[in-house]
Amino acid sequence: MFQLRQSDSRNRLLGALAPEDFARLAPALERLPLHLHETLIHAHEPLSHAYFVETGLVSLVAATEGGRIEIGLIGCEGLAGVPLVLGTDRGPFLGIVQGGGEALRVPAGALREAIDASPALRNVLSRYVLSLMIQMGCTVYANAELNVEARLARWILMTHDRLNDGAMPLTHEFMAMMLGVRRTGVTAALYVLTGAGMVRASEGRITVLNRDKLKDLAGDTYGPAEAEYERLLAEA
Amino acid sequence: MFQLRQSDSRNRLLGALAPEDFARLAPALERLPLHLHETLIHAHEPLSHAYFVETGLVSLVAATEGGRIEIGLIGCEGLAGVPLVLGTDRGPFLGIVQGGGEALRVPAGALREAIDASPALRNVLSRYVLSLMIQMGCTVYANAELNVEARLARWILMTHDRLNDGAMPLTHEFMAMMLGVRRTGVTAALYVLTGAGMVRASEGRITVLNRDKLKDLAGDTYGPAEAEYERLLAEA
DNA sequence: TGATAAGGGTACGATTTCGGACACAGCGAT
DNA sequence: ATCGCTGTGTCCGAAATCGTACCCTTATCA
Repeated sequence: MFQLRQSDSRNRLLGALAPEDFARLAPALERLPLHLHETLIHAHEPLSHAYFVETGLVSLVAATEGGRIEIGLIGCEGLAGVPLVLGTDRGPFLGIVQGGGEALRVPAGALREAIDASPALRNVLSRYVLSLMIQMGCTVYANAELNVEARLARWILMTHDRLNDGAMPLTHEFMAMMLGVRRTGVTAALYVLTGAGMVRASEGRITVLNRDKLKDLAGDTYGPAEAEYERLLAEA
Repeated sequence: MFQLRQSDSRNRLLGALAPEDFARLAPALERLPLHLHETLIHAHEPLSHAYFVETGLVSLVAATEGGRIEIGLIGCEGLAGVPLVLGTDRGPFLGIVQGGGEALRVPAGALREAIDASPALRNVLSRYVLSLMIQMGCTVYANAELNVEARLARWILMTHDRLNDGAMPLTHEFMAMMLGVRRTGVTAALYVLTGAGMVRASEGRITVLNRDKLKDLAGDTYGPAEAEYERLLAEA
């Protein structure tokens, strides 16, 4: 069994850590695959691990009898298991794998010890939490004020950031659930985005063609969370 | 100049602190009035203080050219200035006083030192941040799935928790802005809530008559954040 | 006392989104 | 070849919400 090196990780948070902080976590990190539609984080159950996402996508989801809505999106820039950073071991939301990939997981106890031991590590993770809060705040705004097209544009941008992949495997059905709209609403909105040259859509795949136009459509709901995240990395 | 005692504060977070943690903050705490419509926290500007709310209401607001939407509500249970808890001095949202009252403010530097010095204090404030995140997550859900009536019911419940006052001074215009709907939409929704015996509304005042019915209407969007908060206090 | 502003009630057509149904194409399995 | 599933496109009436305008009441204050 060998020690994971910092350069072996594609997670941007782990990459931003001071070498000594990475070394603190490294012995406890374990690489594991993220399977599509796997529920990584269960509501109201103790979290055994936090997950530094390497590749793929994890959705933070609020679930009720009435339906499921995505409230947060986590990719290689982030960490699933925020309650562990904030001093408790459970939360009311789900973490569901929406795009297959890999993660490095760390046991709850080891993460807690490392956070308590290192102010710098605490700072990086806390500020990631802040960027996630900002993302959620922008989603609140988007859900209240934006039409389906603009919300979809924002969501595609956010997903694109996290997959930086040409053709993203996204079905209308899936996007409809994430945004809390009808599937046919997504079909219609996507038709508009396609016609405007923003994306290309075919057989369960979305290809981003023009990020600037998508940003124009999403307005101020895309940007603040990303800016805060970059500021975090720049200062870390 | 005398030292503030823990029993002098009506803020529930301050009340939940261990005496030594309160003592750590007390010398830096300064009582000040919250004036209606005052902007306590400005977007993208360094926060000089964090505010433990004693009485009154502070709204966390996302503002764009397109409008303003409330993304979080803070009262005597909480703290305005969350970025300071998370290791930075600014954020993209506004904090606006929506109900006059008082707060105990603490300078950013003093708060940071106290947090770094005390894991227990850190824990209380971090978990408050989590409850605020949960509140925001529920708001995302509510804005995506609930109609105006249910959203209004939820918002009245949350406000009532924080003012525990019979007659809350809330205009239709104001509630409309907070929820991101038309004023007449609030008028109509309020008419329904009144007809169902949930509230009484008159001349800029809302009186809660039946919390259970309001909870039924709000569904699962009211409760999770409050439960997490109570769990925090119980364990602190 | 009268003017003015703020809060609230009502109405109307326009627009968005909903909820559901149906059709069709591609694809894998039997 | 055929069945059945998934993903997609299209259509319809119904409902919610929007945007706007107008009017009334009440409170405040000169």
